[in-house]
Amino acid sequence: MVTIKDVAKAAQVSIATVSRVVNNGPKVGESTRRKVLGIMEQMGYTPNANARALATKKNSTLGVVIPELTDPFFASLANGVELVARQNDMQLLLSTGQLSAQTELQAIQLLIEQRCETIVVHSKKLDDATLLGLANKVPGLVLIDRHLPAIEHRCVWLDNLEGGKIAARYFLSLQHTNLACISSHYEIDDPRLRLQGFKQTMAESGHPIDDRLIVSNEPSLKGGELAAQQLLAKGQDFSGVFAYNDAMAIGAISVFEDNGFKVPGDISVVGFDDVLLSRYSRPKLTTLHYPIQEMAENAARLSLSRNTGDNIKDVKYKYIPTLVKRESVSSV
Amino acid sequence: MVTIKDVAKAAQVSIATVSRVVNNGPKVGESTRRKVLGIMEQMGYTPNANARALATKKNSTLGVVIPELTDPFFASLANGVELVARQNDMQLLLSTGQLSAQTELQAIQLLIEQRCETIVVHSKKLDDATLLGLANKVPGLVLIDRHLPAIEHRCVWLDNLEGGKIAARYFLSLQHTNLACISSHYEIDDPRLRLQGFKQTMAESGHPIDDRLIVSNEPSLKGGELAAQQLLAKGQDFSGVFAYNDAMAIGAISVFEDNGFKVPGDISVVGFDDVLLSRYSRPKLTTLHYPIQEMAENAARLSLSRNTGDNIKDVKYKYIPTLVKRESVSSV
DNA sequence: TTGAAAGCGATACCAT
DNA sequence: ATGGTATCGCTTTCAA
Repeated sequence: MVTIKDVAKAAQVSIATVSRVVNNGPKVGESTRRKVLGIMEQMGYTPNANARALATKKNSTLGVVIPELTDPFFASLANGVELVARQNDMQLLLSTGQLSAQTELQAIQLLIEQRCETIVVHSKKLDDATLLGLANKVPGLVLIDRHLPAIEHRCVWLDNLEGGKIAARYFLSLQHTNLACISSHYEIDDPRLRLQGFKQTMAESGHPIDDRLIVSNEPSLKGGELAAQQLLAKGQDFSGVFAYNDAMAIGAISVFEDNGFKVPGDISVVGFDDVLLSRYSRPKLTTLHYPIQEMAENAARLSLSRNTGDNIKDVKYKYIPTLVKRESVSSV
Repeated sequence: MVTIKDVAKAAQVSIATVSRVVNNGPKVGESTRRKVLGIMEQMGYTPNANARALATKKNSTLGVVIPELTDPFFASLANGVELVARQNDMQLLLSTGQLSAQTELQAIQLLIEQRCETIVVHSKKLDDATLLGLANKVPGLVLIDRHLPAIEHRCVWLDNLEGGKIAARYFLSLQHTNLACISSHYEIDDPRLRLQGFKQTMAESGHPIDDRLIVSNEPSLKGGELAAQQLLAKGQDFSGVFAYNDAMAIGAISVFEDNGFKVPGDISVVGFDDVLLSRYSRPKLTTLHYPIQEMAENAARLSLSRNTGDNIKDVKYKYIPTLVKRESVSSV
């Protein structure tokens, strides 16, 4: 690889001068600038980002850690961060936690080794204390989809409780009073909060959820199918179900239909997340929109601003999901 | 950040010694090793990957560039590369080309700036010459989903032509003779090859495809819907359609059904790629499996081996798609 | 406007 | 088994 030294020699100037033109530094004679630029071009010089990071103690990388890449929800999250990276001519460092606390931690540590200062993490397995410790070491670290009051101004999160309430209010507005819930294991707070909001609003309306109508399973299509089977097996009556996420909702719908129940005719279903899939399932899924990409962009910018010191306007920390009415719900 | 110097001072040894214990170097007294390790731990020392890269001229990063992150197909590709990165304790550098030649080029250039030597790229917009030039500069660069004879041993690709033939043979085996095709614009070679293979086999069987039954659109669900409408509008008769990819196939199916055609009863549909979506569409999509994740892992390992010099066994360059029979095809 | 030189944090060769 | 030190490629004072 050709280095700054090679360029300097070829251009018969000092490396300091070359450095200046590379960085559009001030005070460089127009003629020398041209000459150096020319040589750089013809020698195919590319500055070494590592050396630069070493010298400046500043890194042009933006890190993101997500549970897994193949989940479209997280892909959208990563996409938001990548967008911001590209806008700032930074390189994206991406790691997955693979649903393991240890791997998640390693992923973040690897980022720290790279001296990446701008980091957005969606942790699924790390506990609050560990996260707090990490946040303490890395001032630029920002949490997404998690709300730790101790570092509130570094968390970008969705109000899951409110999401549950919105779903409940929607069902109520359509005269549904006998509802079931499909929740999820293996998650930190989200399922609990969504369920809690839902139950709370239903209870307040005088139609509390029957505990027998709350089943939970893994948060996937398969899990949704199994949950629906559990629900059906109980022989209880219900006119609608609130599912933890779109995948489970769609899995459940397929089981309902396979068993002769029309959706939404016999059973209405509301999902959560509004992933792409929900737009192409049949019937199209009514769900709560989780603006994950926007949140991710915002989190990335927040993280960035914490390092640059730029005062960023309009930092939004808390998001509220919005109801997207499609075809999986009808009035009772 | 605490540096190797700080640790050396605190441990009252030379930085050379600290370096040795960090790298599990040979010839370090057990007692000093312990002492240094202790200090490192208590000071929270993390080696600086940038400095290390500078000194060793070796980078612990693995780069991947894909067109976009939100396409599940590319997410799987990235996932394969990420897996290999994690297995080798390397950090993944991910960039997207955003379907623009310029952005694709920038993405690769950014990787070069980082002195990333191990790169897997799926280029959608860069022409052969540019790619060849890049490959020439970066010995570790490996192309995926593209076949350039000039650098054959650095290309991991799928035989699209054969894929088209397989689809045709399958239709023929079920007595379908009157077939339509939904192809795609905006792609480099894939659509052409898939279509060519399909047409070729059909023609050889004595049932050439009617050119009026070949429509193309953008390779998305939306594009599939539009293509299906075009097809329907022609008023031609056909009992099956071979779609460029799963997204288009699923979009087409929804239009067919909305217009009263049963799939597969009235129209059979075969997709391509076997993305997750195809398993959850209704009817479940019959499609050609594109082992993209496996190919990506393989490509990443190939790239890695080109740098380490390790002789890697079983490098597979060319993959053949396999037919996955699900529910969107029936005999005529 | 330009150059010389001191780091940045680590590695690795050469001594001891 | 340890230490000293040149070096990696670049940025950034400080002088000239």
